[in-house]
Amino acid sequence: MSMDRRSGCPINLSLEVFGDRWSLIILRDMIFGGRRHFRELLNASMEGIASNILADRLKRLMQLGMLTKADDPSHKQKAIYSLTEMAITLVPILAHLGAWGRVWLPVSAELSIRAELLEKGGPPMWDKFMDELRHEHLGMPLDTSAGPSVRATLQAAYEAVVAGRAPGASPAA
Amino acid sequence: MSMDRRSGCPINLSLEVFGDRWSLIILRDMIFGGRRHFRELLNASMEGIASNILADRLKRLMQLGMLTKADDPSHKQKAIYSLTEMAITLVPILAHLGAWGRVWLPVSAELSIRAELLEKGGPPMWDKFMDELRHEHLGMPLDTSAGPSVRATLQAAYEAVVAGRAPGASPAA
DNA sequence: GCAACTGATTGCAAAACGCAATCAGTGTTG
DNA sequence: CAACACTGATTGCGTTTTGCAATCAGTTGC
Repeated sequence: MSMDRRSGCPINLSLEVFGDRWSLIILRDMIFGGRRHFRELLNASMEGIASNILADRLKRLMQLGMLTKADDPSHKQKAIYSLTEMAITLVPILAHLGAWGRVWLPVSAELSIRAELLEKGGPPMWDKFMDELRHEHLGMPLDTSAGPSVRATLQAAYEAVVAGRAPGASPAA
Repeated sequence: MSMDRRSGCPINLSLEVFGDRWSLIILRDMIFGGRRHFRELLNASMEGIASNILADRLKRLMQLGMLTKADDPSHKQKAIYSLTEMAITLVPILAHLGAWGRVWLPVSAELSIRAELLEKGGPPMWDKFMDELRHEHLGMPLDTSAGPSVRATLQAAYEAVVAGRAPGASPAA
């Protein structure tokens, strides 16, 4: 977890940033799940992260420049975590990772529908998603606001699979 | 390091395969460095992996189906490790990872030239590289053998940067 | 005041890691 | 045949990281 700087190899340095069991899970929940608060990340974590690990990783990701923290006006002790551009540009990597996992690993249907759609959408969909994230987390203007958001599309597909059958089809047997 | 199967999420499952500090480094050295033997991986490891960790990871990657082991005819105790198709298809992910690291992390010029070329080459170059790896590791025929191998191209560029200046330029100050 | 909730922190056991030493079997040399 | 280096590991041991439960002080609503 320390900043070894074992070598200047890009792959090695990338691994030193999120080459652990939790950092990328947290970023995944923020990116695809839209989670911004400590409790959201803690309780909604499908894999069950411990609070001390979450606190440590959030601190570390902030030091690395992947996240920023801001006060929530509604609650003086509440903090809102935001993705930086550095983290937002991980979207293509996450898309590839999801696509690879979907092919080679025993993924569940409900949880892989998002990866499937993201893979089919390709770079145009990733770009649209990154623009939406820049809007949410960095306050950038959302110029090409065509149709529903990528996250909403992915979420709807996920819920369709959970509820019944294939996305788009009627939820009947 | 265990096979938790924390969740069926593709990203989580991918992380459980190579979400540690060494697995992807080993695969990187095999893919880009062409290393096939235990000692090659041990001694040429830029980051200095320990022998017990290397032995453990090789065993684990074999169990996961990323590597296979075969006897080396030249030495009864020597083993040759081969990438499986599952590992070869990591090339696009490694390319993206290298590209991301090159933008956001303090990479060294020598070690990032490969990532730069691989990024510029894009999917066509990745496909060619994967075909070459399938030839080396799986014995598949190499149909489109046009020009020097991708690994040789990357290696030449690396050595050009180490020797002097930019790749393609004369190695003079 | 009191309970629920906020983002953490602490203590402790278990697991993983890093390093050096070591292993048995193999090939090479003299 | 003896000495030696090399093969892919394994073992012991101390350090670090992780997982889990309990706990913390400050904030909010009642």
